[in-house]
Parts: sequence; structure tokens; C-alpha cells
Amino acid sequence: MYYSSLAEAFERLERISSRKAKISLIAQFLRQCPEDVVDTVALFLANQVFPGWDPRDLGIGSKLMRKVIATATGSTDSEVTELFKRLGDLGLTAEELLKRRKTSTLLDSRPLMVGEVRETFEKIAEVEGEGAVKRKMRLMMGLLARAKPKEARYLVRQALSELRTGVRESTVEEAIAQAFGVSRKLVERAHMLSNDLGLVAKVAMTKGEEGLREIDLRPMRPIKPMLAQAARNVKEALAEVGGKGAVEIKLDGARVQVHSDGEEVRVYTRRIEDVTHALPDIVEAVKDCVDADEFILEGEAVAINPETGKPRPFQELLHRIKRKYDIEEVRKEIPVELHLFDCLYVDGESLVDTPFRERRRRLEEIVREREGEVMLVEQVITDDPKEAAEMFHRALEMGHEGVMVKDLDANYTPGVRGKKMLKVKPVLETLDCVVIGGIWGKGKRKGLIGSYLLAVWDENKENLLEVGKVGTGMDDETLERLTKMFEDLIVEESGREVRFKPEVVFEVEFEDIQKSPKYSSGFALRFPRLVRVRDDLGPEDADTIEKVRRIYEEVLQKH
DNA sequence: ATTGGCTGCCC
DNA sequence: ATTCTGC
DNA sequence: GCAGAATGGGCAGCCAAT
Repeated sequence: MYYSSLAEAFERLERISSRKAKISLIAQFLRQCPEDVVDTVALFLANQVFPGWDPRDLGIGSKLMRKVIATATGSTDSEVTELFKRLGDLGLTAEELLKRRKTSTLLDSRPLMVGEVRETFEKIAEVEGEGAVKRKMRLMMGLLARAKPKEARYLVRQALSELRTGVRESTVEEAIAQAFGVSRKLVERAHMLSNDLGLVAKVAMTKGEEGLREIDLRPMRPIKPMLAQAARNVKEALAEVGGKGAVEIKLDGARVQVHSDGEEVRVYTRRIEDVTHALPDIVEAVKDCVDADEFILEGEAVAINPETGKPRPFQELLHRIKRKYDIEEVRKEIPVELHLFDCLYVDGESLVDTPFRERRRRLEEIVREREGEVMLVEQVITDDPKEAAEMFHRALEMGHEGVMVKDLDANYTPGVRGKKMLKVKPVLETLDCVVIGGIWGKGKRKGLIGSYLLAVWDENKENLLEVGKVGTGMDDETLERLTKMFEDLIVEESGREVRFKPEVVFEVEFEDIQKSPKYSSGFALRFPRLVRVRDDLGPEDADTIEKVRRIYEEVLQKH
């Protein structure tokens, strides 16, 4: 199949806004797709380069891509950056520069095939060692050399996983069902269990429902975790799950899935990265403490201070989670505990369709807790909002993030963010920050300032100290208004970055304050969002570093 | 041998 | 992670 | 309410530059 056909489809999808129309277009496209590339095409349409279970990635980000585009089109770095700022999209930038490319540039006129693109992406993902960056660039440039401008737009976007067609996995799932006349539920199920949309498309095409039914859960094949939805408070959360539910402490760690096939234990993260080697403490403990051969368990890996038993800041867990070297040394300083909360598979039996109540029971049955190593997440089953609220407050006092509220009758739905699992977190104080800079946005934020650099005053209110950036919490109208407002305050501009005269104050909400190696205050806000623009305040009224420090100390008490 | 930019992935 | 928006 | 697309901080690893 010609890549140009796919590019054509991408472009149509980009123009259509109706989801139904997108689905039928994709369905039609998949139906006429040759069998040998239908898997690749399905993946590509869903803005993926490799299946969900495949840990490979291209290792090309926006900076490298700019160089690739510059070299491939004979442009300068600043031309590319300038055009990117204006178009808000590196794909469009490549397309535009290719159109302008002098005809004298050497062109390879063989048309690009979808299969070749896939193979080249594989090669890009696999190069490593000295000269790897150059080789990645050369491979990507090879694709662009053969691409027509429109193809270049999508090759670049695909490589960056920024397709911007308004299509992702679940849209493609529906399209697969429609294309091959199979049930949507079966497609969803096959996808969630195989974590391979390409495989699902191919099986649906070649073997139909019968084939899809054969795809099943098995150890060592990690699946996407079920996701929680935010609730405002425990009372609302409890009501959402039908008045009665399981209330569990929400720990600030990394979500892990622990698999065993009877011989080996492996640990996977939420994005299906294999972190077995980084967490030998978990592997050893699980081998000792779980009375089953084959299993898939889920829990939170948390860094604990061995002296106080209190949870440590999330940043410390990051020292452990993807470490490849000096693991034993760091392990002593920052031990990791596993707190289990779900059980998806035990000795040949899949539990994804079993209610949570029963899954928890099975978990309790097979796990022998060992203090400081493997524990079950603390759980209270209640229909009393007061009891739930007590649990919430106790969790906060202990230095945890909040609570999860779970529907006891719910089955396990991988990759779905729904009402079967709700998270409740407290809202911290807000901070009034002076806006001192910004960054031009991309995609749907092209031509707008997409995020704003924030600062607070030092003790003497003389100097402004950076505390982070904010790029969410503003609606489209505010975004427009702010850009217009700040355009008059620009004092300096380089690339996509802008500096403003310090005049405007943002009230910003956040979950936490962390030590920062990057910002001049030495602190940074975690999960900042704009609450409102303080039109009523002048820059001199903004908060000072003392307030930041005070909040940081308060949080620190708990660790 | 060390530093620093970039990338991807934890949240 | 949080948030907003079109369907 | 779902699905998609904007956007946040910080860490380790990798590779290139010094």
C-alpha cells in the first residue's frame, strides 16, 4: 500500500470533526487494506508506531526532528524554528519547506510504501551506540527524501506521535468492528487483553469473531491498567459507586503490574515498561509472599523512609523506578515497598470479568503480607460518608495523597477511565504569581501563548524567583485574551520563548511543592493550573518565596 | 572523564 | 498528572 | 461522559560535546 493513500486518509480525518464520520472513513479504509499491512495501518491510524506491549520507541523528539527537517530541506535551524512557531506543527513545517525545496536537491522518486515506513521506524528504534543520533537522522531523512510534501507532514507527525487527526485507539477499535462486521465489545476485549491494536485488526479481518475470542489474558503479557476518575470529595465518590464502596488509601508512588508464570517474576509500569531489574526488592518479596504459581497482581510501588516508616517524596522514588546502574547501592538508601490492591489472574484463571470484591478476596487469599516489603493496601468497605471521610483525613495525616473509592461490583476494564474507580485528593492553597514569560503553543494552540512562566518575590520583594510554568486551567477564550494582553508586554523573544514585563498576576492551584533543580527559586509547583487572572492585583501584590517555603515545610513534615 | 542536551516516561 | 472541548 | 489534545515537574539513560 502506498503511504500516500494513508496520508490522504489522515488528511481527510483531520478535516472531519464528527467522530461517527471518522469511524466510517477508517472502517472503509481498513476494509480495502491489504491483509499484510492492515495491522500496521491500524496502528498508524491510532497514532501509534508500535503495539502497546512493545517497549520500543523512535528516540526522535522535537529538537532532533527540527534538525532532520532543516537538513532534509536544505533550510537553516532558525528558518525551521521560525516556521514552527508560526504553524505550530513540525509536520506542517516539513510540508511547507518541502514545497519550497529547490528542485536541484537530490530527490528519490520511488513512492513510499506503508510497509517500508514501518520497517524504517523499526530501524530507527533499534539503532544505538556511538553515532546513533546521526543514523536515526539519516533514516528519517531518507523517508523525507522520498516523501511528497503531504506525506512529509504525516511522517513527521507520526514519528513524534502527534498525528492530530482526532483519532486514537478507541476510535480505531470502533472502526475495526464496523469494517469487519464484528462486535465492538469483542474488539475492545481483544485489544485490552492483547494490548496490540494491529493484531486485533488483523485477526478481525482474517478470522473474525472466532479469532478475537481466542485472544486472552496471560501472565507476562502486561495489559493497560484501569484508570481512576477524579471526584471532588469522598461523599460524591461514594455516591458515584452506588452509595457503598471500598475506600483505599492512595499512595504517591508508581503503579506496577506484577506478573509471574511460575518461574519468573516480572514488574511492569503503567506504560508497560519492564522495570523488573530496577526493583529487585519487589521481585524477591513477591517470590516469597505470594502463594500461587501464575499470577498478575497490581499495586503501588512506594519509597519509604526505613527509619520513620513514612512515605518519601515522589521524587525519591524516581531514583529507583528506571534505574539500570548502582541498583544495590540506591536500594539500601531508598527501599521500595509494594502495596497491592488488585488481582487479575491466578493459576490459569482470568479475573478481569470478576467483581472487585471477589478479586480483593483472592488477593488476600494468596498474599502473605510482610511488613515493609509486600502489603495489601488498607481498605475499608463502607456506605457511610463519615467513615469514608475519616479514612480520607487519616490518609492525609499519614502523608498520603488521598483515597481511592472503588465500586465493589465492578469488573476490571483495562485502559478505561471510568466510574468504577474514583480518586479523591485534597486541594492545596493557591499562589499568586507574577507572569514573567511564556512559550508559543503548538497544534490547536498555534499563534497563542501556550504556557506561562511564573515567579514569586524574594523576601525583600526586590527580585522575582521562578517557581514553574502553567499551561492548563484556561479555556479558549481566556487563552485568546491572555495572548492579546501579553503581546503588549513582550520584552524579549527567542525561538518559541518569550519574556514579559512583570505586570500580570495569575492565581495558580497546585497539588504539591517540590525542590527544583531547574527554577531559580529552588522550588517548583507540582500539577499547576490557572485558577484565575488576578486583574485586581498588581505585580507588587503577588506572593513571596516565604509562602512557598512555608507550604513546602508543611508537606515535608509528613515525610 | 565530565558535562549537558535531549528523550521518554513516572506522576 | 490536570483541564478544556466537540460530539 | 467519552475521547482527544493541549499543557505541567523531574528523573535516569543515552549520546554528543568538551
